[in-house]
Amino acid sequence: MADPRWLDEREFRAWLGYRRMRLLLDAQIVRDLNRDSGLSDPDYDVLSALSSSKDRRWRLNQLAAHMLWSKSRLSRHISRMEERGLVTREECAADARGADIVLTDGGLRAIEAAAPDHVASVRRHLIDLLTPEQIETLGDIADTVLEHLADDQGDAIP
Amino acid sequence: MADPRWLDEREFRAWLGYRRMRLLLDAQIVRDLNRDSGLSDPDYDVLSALSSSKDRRWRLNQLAAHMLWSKSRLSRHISRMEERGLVTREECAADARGADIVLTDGGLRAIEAAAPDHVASVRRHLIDLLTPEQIETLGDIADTVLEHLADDQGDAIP
DNA sequence: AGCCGTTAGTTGACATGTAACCAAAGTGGC
DNA sequence: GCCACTTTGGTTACATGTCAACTAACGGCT
Repeated sequence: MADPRWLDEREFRAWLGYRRMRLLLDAQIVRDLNRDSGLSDPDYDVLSALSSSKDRRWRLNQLAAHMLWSKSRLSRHISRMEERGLVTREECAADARGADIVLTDGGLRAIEAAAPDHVASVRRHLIDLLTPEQIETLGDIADTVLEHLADDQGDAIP
Repeated sequence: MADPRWLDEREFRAWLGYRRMRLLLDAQIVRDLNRDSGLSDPDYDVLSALSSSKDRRWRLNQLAAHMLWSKSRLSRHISRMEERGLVTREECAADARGADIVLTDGGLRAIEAAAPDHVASVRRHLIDLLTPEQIETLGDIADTVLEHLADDQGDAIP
């Protein structure tokens, strides 16, 4: 920490660009999603994860781990989605503490209706603007960064 | 919108990776920043923008535009930072409605103390993990995406 | 069976972002 | 000069996320 090499021009461009992209791209895609489907970004993530499971059901615990969310965040968000009829909570047979989050028919309809527009939005604002090489590199970068973060966390609790 | 091409494997990997990176990388860098300097991510952004200006002063309006923040968000955040003595508000001579945001000595000290650790954190978790080619490509991707978004907005209000 | 540390999920207090509205001050056409 | 329109900055109401504390249930061990 004593002698920080400052970022050179290219490094700074990448970092600043990443931050601005995060700010504006995400905002745009969230806006599109909300306008087209009335869903928020977190809504979509939850519905997407649930609909990809076999029986449209997931333990809160597992779902949170899969989505990389805190249990607290997921619990609160599920409560909000429950009020809107997108999901329900059911008692878990195997573990009396547990809660199964279940996708309702309404929730399934919502995600199926939202998906095409959402994919189109992601294409329009990101994927279709990039060359195949850039797409590949973006995937590589994310994998590298995430792997490194996972290693860090592993070290922290040995 | 009618016929959405789904994302193929590579495209999906890039998109999912981007989302997860956004979630975890940002969280880690914010954690580091907070631990090392007691500043939040938005704090750092504001201080950084102010300290880069000539006279440590910026119209709220201009500053918001530069940072791509809403005026509302900036106004609220400035209030919080003002309470902690990092910045002050001054009346603007040229426009009685206006507010100049001024970096205090304490604010300058805070950003100068925080910068080395923050840069080190960005290097550790992102920049130093990537090849020069990947860094270049990340910058290219961000520029492409941001330019496209700017065009979109331009079209919206002709 | 009974105890103790761990785990699942929820909740209260709080930090921070957005959207809609407002008052005060500028600006331009007449 | 006067009136309509815009701009600036702030504020209120609300949505959403974090952290820490809490309850209840599980599970290994004796």
